[in-house]
Amino acid sequence: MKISIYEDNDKLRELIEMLIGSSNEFKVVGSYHNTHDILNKVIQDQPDVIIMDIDMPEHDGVEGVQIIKQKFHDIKIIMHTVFDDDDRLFTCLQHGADGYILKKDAPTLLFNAIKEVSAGGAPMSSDIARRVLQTFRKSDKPLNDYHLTDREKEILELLTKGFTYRMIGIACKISIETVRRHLKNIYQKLHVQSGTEAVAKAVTEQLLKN
Amino acid sequence: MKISIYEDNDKLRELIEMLIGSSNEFKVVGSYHNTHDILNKVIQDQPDVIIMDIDMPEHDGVEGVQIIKQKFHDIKIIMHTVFDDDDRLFTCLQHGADGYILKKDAPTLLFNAIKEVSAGGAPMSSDIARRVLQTFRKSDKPLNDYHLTDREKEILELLTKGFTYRMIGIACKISIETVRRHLKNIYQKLHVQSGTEAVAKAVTEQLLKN
DNA sequence: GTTGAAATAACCCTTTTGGGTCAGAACTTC
DNA sequence: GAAGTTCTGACCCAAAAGGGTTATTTCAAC
Repeated sequence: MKISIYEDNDKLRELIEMLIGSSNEFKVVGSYHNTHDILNKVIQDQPDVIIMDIDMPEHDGVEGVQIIKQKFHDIKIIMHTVFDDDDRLFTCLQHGADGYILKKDAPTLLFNAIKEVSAGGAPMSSDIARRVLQTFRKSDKPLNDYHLTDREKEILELLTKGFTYRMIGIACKISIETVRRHLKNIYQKLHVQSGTEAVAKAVTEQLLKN
Repeated sequence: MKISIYEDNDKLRELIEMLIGSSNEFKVVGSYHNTHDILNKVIQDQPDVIIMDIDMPEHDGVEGVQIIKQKFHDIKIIMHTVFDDDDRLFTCLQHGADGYILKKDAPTLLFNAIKEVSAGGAPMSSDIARRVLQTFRKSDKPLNDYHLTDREKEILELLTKGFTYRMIGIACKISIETVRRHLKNIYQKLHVQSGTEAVAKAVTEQLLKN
């Protein structure tokens, strides 16, 4: 299994090289201090797994992930970094990083991570995993509550589907006048003056889930 | 450290009890075959960590997570399940499950997971981790492209902010007639018949980023 | 058993919207 | 310079939307 390394700290890079080279399963085929010209380097080295630092001068790891994952989807990339920046974490994940190991973790974790990614897993430091799970949790916090009644939510939902007042009336088996009445109340509660505004608010603030 | 277990398969539950009981760090304080009346059970047992199956008759694990995490945010919950259902996976994570271990994994993984959650980590089977990371990746794929021009996107964006045609005209320094013209084109391209529909489509399909 | 909230419905009215059609100006591309 | 796209603007017209007012019914709560 061929590994290449991108890490600007020379000492650390050599350490990783040694660690990985010590195994007879892995072979280091490339080792660089930034992601400059990474595409050609990867084409030349043909690694199976890339270990990538984020913080590097000039061409950083975020760039690297982006470029490689766009062209070579099946080369696995493990981010290896100190952890101080949520934004870059999620940018990397978005662009398809396969694993995320912190530098403060034991070196054996990095070693195991290589095996895991090549087996199709997604090794993460527990700190990272927690951070990732938190993004899911966030979404169920109760944002805002405009005290819409069930009926009002129902009608607002149909409005977001592009129904006209008349269609809503038919769908709910009530007169169009009642639909208008409900929507008037809804607009008041949401502090909006039009259907489009109400829809925008409903969708972005997720007013319609339950 | 006090552990309680919810698992409908009696054999498996006993196995887990034994596994955990064999350690002198952990103590099983409760063991049940569904989540019926879980709130009182938890109040009585006062566990630090709960191991929770998802598939249980009558009162399942999804319910359990919901109820417990609502009241006792700091009791850690590890989901322990066969894996066949993305929906329930994400529902559990959303409600605050702290770890997610598959039954097919080695029992030692479950054992380690207990230590990890109590240390604030988020242990996951690699299958689960991969599934979770995939949800991030998904979001950057180019959904749909309706070939809106820059101007059209600009105007659609103002519409989603609840601007009327007139307000858009003023904001863009063009006549209201031109606004109407643009919106007619936009509606055609999006295959919608109204502003509300267009807004809903724009927001849910993220047509306005970039 | 009355108070109150929610849902239902009707009337008024003006403004806004959405569809049709037509057309000139500005700009790039070939 | 011809062709194509984009942005601009206009007119007509019917339908829809949005705001105001008033009122009945239902149903749970106190």
